[in-house]
Amino acid sequence: MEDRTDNRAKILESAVHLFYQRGYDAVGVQEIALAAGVTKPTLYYYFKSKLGLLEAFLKEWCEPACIRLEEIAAAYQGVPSETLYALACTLVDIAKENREAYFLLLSLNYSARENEAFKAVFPYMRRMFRAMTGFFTGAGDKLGNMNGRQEQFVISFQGIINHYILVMDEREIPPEEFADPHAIWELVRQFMYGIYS
Amino acid sequence: MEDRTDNRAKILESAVHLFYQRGYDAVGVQEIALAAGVTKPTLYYYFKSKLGLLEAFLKEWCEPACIRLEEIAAAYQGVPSETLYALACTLVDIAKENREAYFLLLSLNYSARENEAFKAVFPYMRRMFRAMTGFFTGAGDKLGNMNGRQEQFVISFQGIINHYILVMDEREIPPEEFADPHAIWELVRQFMYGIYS
DNA sequence: CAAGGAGTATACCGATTGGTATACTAAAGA
DNA sequence: TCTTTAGTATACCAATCGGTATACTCCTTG
Repeated sequence: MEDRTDNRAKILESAVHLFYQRGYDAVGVQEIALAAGVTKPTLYYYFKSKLGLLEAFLKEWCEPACIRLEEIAAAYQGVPSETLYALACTLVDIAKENREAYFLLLSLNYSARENEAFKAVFPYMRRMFRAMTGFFTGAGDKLGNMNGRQEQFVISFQGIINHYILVMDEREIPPEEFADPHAIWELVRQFMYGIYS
Repeated sequence: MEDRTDNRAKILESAVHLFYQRGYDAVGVQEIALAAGVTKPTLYYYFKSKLGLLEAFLKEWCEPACIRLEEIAAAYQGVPSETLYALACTLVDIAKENREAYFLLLSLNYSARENEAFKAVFPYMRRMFRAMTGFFTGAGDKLGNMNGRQEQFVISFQGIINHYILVMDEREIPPEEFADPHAIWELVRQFMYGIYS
């Protein structure tokens, strides 16, 4: 019995791995089942479709990640740079804990808008965006007059962090290296104070 | 005769449009041919494979874009903020001129590493990266001691600009609006001097 | 006019796609 | 022991995939 429920996890794991490696559309369910050591109907028993497989991943992995970020943003207590640093560290931590899952998420976020995979991921990315927008709005008193520039800040901040993580991935830098606290602080510092220092 | 050579352009145009909308792997050659008003063998006559279609796009559209950026980076004459602004404006201009093509490029750049589409795009993205890295190295005297932080700057700068363009696309902001010189200057200013101002 | 090549369409290829009908096995509850 | 139920596999489906062999229609050149 225990190796049966284990099958579900193995399928999801194989799916994330293959989606990460070659892309959602480029991978067939057949291949996922094969990699998980099961047959296709078993896959369709747990996840009713290929998209259901992706949605299960989002609900079980991405959702908790969203919550972590929302909690940090909500816990803001008056030191913007610390919260920003905490947010950046958490993002990198999430990437470190399950590297493939995080890169899959980013890839999907940057993929074609009418793609069904993108549509499934978009709500989760918007949640993260809104959590941070809320933080910037709340931190307005400490960051000077932002008059509507909160969104621009979030765009930049997210852009910097995500692009950093993606470039680290491209170069196959191991997580323990790219998750270096000092490097992350440098990114945050640069974001806040500019490239002069 | 003229409508025959026109077919090639129509096929490429349709391909870019569909790849942009739904992703490289999600689109079949059949569909591209149909959208272009031709049949499959005609497509295979001009572009010998589906990947060849993508490679043609890269060579004919992405290559000139790379050259424009390289020229701007090479023309640097001592005012970093102006060159950075010029680079940002050029990127946004390129996106404005052929919006779908640029977003397709970004999507592919952020897609799975082992995907054949990503492998085709990667060299071009690296060219852009290197052009900018070169600029930051050359501008070292004006930007203070960067001791090896050039790459981090480029990562941030590219991240900000690309993420900005992608977010504008997600929100379906028309090019004439997101290409606003003042908004772009704000991004560059923020990059250089931080979010305090 | 004849020859040849560029460009296009009809019709096909084997392989794979996402997805399912059906029957089986194993375990648990009555 | 009998029944039920969750989980799994065999074997299949129509549709589509990327790609091509072949023949045709033009237009150009000799």
